[in-house]
Order: sequence, then structure tokens, then C-alpha cells
Amino acid sequence: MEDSRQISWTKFEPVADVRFTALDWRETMDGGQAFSWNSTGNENEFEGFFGGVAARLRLNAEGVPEASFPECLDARACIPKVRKYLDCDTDYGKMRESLAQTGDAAVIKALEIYPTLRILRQDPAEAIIGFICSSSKRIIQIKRCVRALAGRFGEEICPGYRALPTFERLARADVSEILKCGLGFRAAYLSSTSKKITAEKFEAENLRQMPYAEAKKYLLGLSGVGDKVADCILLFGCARMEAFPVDTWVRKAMKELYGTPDNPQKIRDFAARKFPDYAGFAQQAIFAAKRNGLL
DNA sequence: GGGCAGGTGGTAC
DNA sequence: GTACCACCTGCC
Repeated sequence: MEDSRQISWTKFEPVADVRFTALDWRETMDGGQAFSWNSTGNENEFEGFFGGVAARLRLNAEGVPEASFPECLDARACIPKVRKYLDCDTDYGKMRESLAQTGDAAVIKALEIYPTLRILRQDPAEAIIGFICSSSKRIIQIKRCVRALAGRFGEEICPGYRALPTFERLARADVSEILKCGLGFRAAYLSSTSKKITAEKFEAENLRQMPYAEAKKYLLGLSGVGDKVADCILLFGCARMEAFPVDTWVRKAMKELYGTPDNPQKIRDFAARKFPDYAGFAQQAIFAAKRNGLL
């Protein structure tokens, strides 16, 4: 984003008739769902990209999300994309009601703390890239990798602004080039996965339609994608609310809250039973609350 | 300066 | 099936 100041931006305008609390907004944009957003320094304002769109997103005084775009983009065409990205057309009421019906104290309290939390609808392909980078890394480091990959291999969206690269482009790249983006041992994973997807002509978008089990099985066949990363891709890249990514923090939190054994498979089974259909959304709320010391 | 991080894959029982 | 441990790199 270092060049972004050189381009001019359109006026901020509302994205949709939805509201976020400031806490929920920051949690949604900067809580580990996506890695392409960075704070602009202004309160509750982020700058980044998704798909072929670069944008600045912020919350206005009423809690309504607003967007601004580089002038080279057609803002009229971008607004609906942002609306979709923020999952504004999904009614979260039903999901929340279903989770409240479980009577689980932790999820009920977490949903009260985060009354307007949403799950971003990222591209599956972007989620695959982001979460392959994520293993054993902190969010700040993952963001750097993602930004470097875009800078080095991505198509230009606007001068100084690049999208995340396609798998075709990454498949052509030498691993040593990918390494320069700070991926470390994940560079080989990303290279191998890009080559596999390109060779098979697999469309990551298909993951959205595939049955959950089938989509997960496919993802597990990719290099650098294990259970946790596969579930992150399914939850944040395919809006599959039943996906329940189990990382070290979730393991700890689940043990504390429910006394679950320290076994990812058992934790997933437990969550699926406890929160039918929406385990992933429940986790996002519970885990955010836990991580921020609010639960 | 050593330990460890929002895991995965390979190997050894 | 389950239990380790190496793997890059950067930050504490």
C-alpha cells in the first residue's frame, strides 16, 4: 500500500443497509478472517483488496460500512462487490437464533458481545493462498506475505495496487521467487498447490457448491492444507458456517469452556454436535471474546 | 540469544 | 491410529 497515496480515491459512500458495532467491525476486518486489510491510521478504517477490487472501508457514525475506491475503478460496479464481500445479503438473525436455542452460556454471551459480527465472503482462491501462508505465523506476518505475493505476482488493479496472484501465475513462478515473499517453508506448499490446481484446471469457485465433506477432502489433498487450514478456507472462503477450524487457541479455549480433550478431531465432533450447522460462526464469536479477554 | 508462533507432512512406533 | 519433530522466518 506504499504507493496508494499517489492515487486519488472516490468519496466514501454507504455499502448497504447493515450496521456494525465498532468492535464487530474490527473483529470482522482484522480478526484473522482475511489478511489483505490494513489500518489506514484513521479510526475503524482499513485499506486493502479482494478479487479485482482495491478499497478503503470504514464505519460511519451510524455504524454503516462505507467504501471508497481508487478513481481508476468504477465505484458503481464495486459497491455491490463490497456488499457481497461483507456478506450483507445474509440474514444473520436465523443463525444467531439457532445458536441461542442451544442454551449454551458461552455462545450466548459471545453473541451479545458481538451482536453484528459477520463472516466475510472471500474468494476461495484467495483464502487458499492466505491460509497456506498462515501456518505457524502471526497475523501481522501473514499480512506481509499476502501483500508481498500480490506485489510480486499479482495483476495490477490500479497503479501501485495489485490483486492476489492467480494459481496459474504462481505455478509458473520459481519457488525461490515465492520464498522472497517471506513464506519460508510454506513457499514449497504454495508452489505445489498452485501447480496441482492449475494442472487439474480446478476452479476454486467450485468449492462453494461442493458438499462440505467433498470440498474438505479436495482441500486436504493440497500441499500445505491440513485440517485447520481446510476448515479456514471453507469457513472464510466458502461461507460454510459448519466448518470449525481448530487451532492451538481454540484448543485451549474449548478445553477451558467445555473440558474437551486436547484432540482436534474430537473437538470438531463436539462442536458439530453442540452447534449444528453453525459451529464455525459460533467459534468466531466465542474465540474472539476469549482472545480479547471478554469471556 | 533462545524459544516460540492461529500447522503440515513425514516418519516411527 | 497416534506421537513426535523438522521446517523458514521474524518477533518477543
